[in-house]
Amino acid sequence: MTKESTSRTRKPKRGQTREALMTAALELVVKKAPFSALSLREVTKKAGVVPTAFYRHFSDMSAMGLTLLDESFRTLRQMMRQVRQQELPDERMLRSSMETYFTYVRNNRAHFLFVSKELASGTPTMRNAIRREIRMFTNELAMDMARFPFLDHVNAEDLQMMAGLVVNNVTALTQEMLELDETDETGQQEVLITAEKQLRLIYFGVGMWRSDQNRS
Amino acid sequence: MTKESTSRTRKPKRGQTREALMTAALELVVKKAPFSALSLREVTKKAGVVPTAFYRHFSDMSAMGLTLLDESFRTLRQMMRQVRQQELPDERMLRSSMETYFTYVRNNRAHFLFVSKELASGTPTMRNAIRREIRMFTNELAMDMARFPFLDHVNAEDLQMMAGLVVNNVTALTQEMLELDETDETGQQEVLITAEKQLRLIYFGVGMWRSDQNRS
DNA sequence: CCACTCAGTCAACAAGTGTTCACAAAAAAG
DNA sequence: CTTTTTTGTGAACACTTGTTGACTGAGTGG
Repeated sequence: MTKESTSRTRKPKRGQTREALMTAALELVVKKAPFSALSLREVTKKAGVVPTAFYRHFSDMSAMGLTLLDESFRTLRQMMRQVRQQELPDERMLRSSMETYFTYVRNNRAHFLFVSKELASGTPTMRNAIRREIRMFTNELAMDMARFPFLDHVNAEDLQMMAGLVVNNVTALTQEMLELDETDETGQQEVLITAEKQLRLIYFGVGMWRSDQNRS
Repeated sequence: MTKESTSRTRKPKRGQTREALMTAALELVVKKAPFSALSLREVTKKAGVVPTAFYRHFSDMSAMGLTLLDESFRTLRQMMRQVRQQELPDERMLRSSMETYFTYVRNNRAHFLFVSKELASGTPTMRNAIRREIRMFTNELAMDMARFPFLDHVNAEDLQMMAGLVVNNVTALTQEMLELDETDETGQQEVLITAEKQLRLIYFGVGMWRSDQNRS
């Protein structure tokens, strides 16, 4: 009965099918269901291509998932670079860091959404890949922090712990941001503000921390 | 190709089918896929019951999802009560609070996993229900904190912000915990330790906070 | 004991699924 | 130009999916 429910894109030019398939999948993830619940035919239909064409580019849906993940990681790393090159958390850097981060999230909604959903509901392979990536971010952040003189008295393990705290919180805020409607400016502003406050609070806590008095 | 992968339970006694269906679904969520990717037939097969029997108890898979969510919320609230009745964050309460919390997570793995996955990948209805519940937790925590004299100088909005910080972080740690193998004692211990440290750090930050000097 | 409701089964359906194979057209190579 | 490779098509398969309707037996109230 449903002859044409899902908006199908018109047929992509030859040689651009791969691209079309990937963006089709991303769109479906954004507005329909987690990747694991997508069907091959659904994706090809949305891409405006016959089911069998899929196999010219991916062996499998899960293969495509991994490719999508790579693509997302590239934008994540690009973001990380951009945030890092503004030198580091001096207290008033917090706001500008958060601002560039969240505009990044805004401009790459699909990728962040994909990663965020797969982190919770993907295959074990996917989840592990993502967690590895996040751990890398945490490590980099910890190393950045280590360069700051006022953190000399904090040992490596505790730096890791602190970086983890920051990353956990930013991750959560990102998901919160992604739940908002794209047009909800004030909502996004609120998230940004709390983000900044929370990081500042952490910053205060970090300043008070003495590793030698906080052994477990 | 997959001829028979899923282990089916034997037929439940009459009148216990509903229970059987729910636990079957939970098990599948734990070890196979997000709820949205489960099929009605799959669930009934695992429950050891014929597909049509499903309709005697739920109108729909998504109806079952909501029931499952209710059930999970009950255990979540029960946990919250138990954690709250040990009076509040004095610094050394942190450890014991975290301990009771995480043993709760351990003993109700399926429910926490279900909620955690649905929070990211469920239907909008589900996600909203869960976020509302989490917001309730945050509010309660903020109210508890408000009763502490050393937080008199913190206004309501900032209390909310602090509670949010704690909840965000505990949520993330919970997911980390759920990723660990059930038998990985040392891993779980590590998570517990960082959890305690992170909360203590937040505690320090809270102590330094002055609402009137941190307007946005 | 009868009647009746509740909780389960069985057979069937239309529709959607992944995957195959042989084919066509377009692009690249010679 | 002709040949070859790459990329997309069409028809067909075996199978799973949600949902239907008529049926059956167990448990309950009169």
